[in-house]
Amino acid sequence: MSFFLRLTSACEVTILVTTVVMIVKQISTRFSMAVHILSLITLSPNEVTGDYIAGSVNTNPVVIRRIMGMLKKAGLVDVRPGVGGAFLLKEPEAITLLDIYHAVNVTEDNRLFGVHEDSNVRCQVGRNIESVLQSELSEAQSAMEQRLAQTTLSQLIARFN
Amino acid sequence: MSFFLRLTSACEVTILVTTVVMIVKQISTRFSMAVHILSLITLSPNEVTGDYIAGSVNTNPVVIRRIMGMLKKAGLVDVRPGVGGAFLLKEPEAITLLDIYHAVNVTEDNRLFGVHEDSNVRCQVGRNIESVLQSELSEAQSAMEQRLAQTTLSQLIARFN
DNA sequence: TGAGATATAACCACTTTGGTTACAACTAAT
DNA sequence: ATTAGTTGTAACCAAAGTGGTTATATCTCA
Repeated sequence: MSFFLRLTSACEVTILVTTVVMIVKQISTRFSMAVHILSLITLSPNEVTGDYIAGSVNTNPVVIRRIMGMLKKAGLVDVRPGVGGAFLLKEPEAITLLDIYHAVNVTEDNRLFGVHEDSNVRCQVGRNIESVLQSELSEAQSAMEQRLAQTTLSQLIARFN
Repeated sequence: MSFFLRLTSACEVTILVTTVVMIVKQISTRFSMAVHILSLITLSPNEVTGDYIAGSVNTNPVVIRRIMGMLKKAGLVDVRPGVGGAFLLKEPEAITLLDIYHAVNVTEDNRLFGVHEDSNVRCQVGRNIESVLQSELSEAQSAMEQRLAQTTLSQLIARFN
């Protein structure tokens, strides 16, 4: 992408670049890994390191650190660089699956369903489909998220054998 | 991204560059396009061709044909090769958004959430996380799908202006 | 200062997606 | 029968996300 600007006087330029990408066959396993990570932190008597967590999740430590960074940014955990170890910033009774879902999915637009745009407005369907369908799909998304919000980290852990 | 600035005379220039990049991961627009296609077929007095639909959706006809093939395989429509035109195989009152959602196969193995596998079984969390989380996520997926099942094609169309 | 940990950049192979071109097969009208 | 218009696919493409990997810088405590 390139811009050619010729300025003849003092001015102020605002460039807004919006990129929207839509790809999801399945919601990323980052979510389930994040739940795994938080479960470990909750259950361990000592603070756990990224390498230890990687051993339990069975993946590369960098993958764990990437997710830990998101959980940290979301205010769910604090991680100590250098000495190592992480701890919860909220009680496991106060952390829901929805909190974790939001932490790792980084959906600024917070929309599960992609809806095609630029339909032909000269057609009745094209004029209406986007808004009508979007409101309907938002309801479906809400139903899913409300179900996630009903389960807390502590409730999940309580079901472990 | 690159900027090329050519100044024709000495002048003071203030440039404010605001870059907003939104990356949104969403369920494929195949789903919304499929709803668009079925709406057109329902509303049109004559049978509509793929090219006509492509004009309303504002995309390439092959994209439409691909989705029509999925709807055909799901038993929702019949398409006449050669002469062209498609018609519903079920009444629009009997087609729900969930039917269309399933027809276009937007999720893998009918599971919305991906869950990491091969966790370390020697760890309590690793032993339990997959089954416990999977059952919880199935509930959330179900909540979403049940909401989609509540809306029929005819109800959606009734909201068009 | 050294050991061990986190943070991050860079790169990789793989996959889905939406779009596109090309071409074969089909149907009805002429 | 020929022809025009349509559907059905195959093949290819660029863009983007994902999970993994290596390498390096930074941080903390003993």
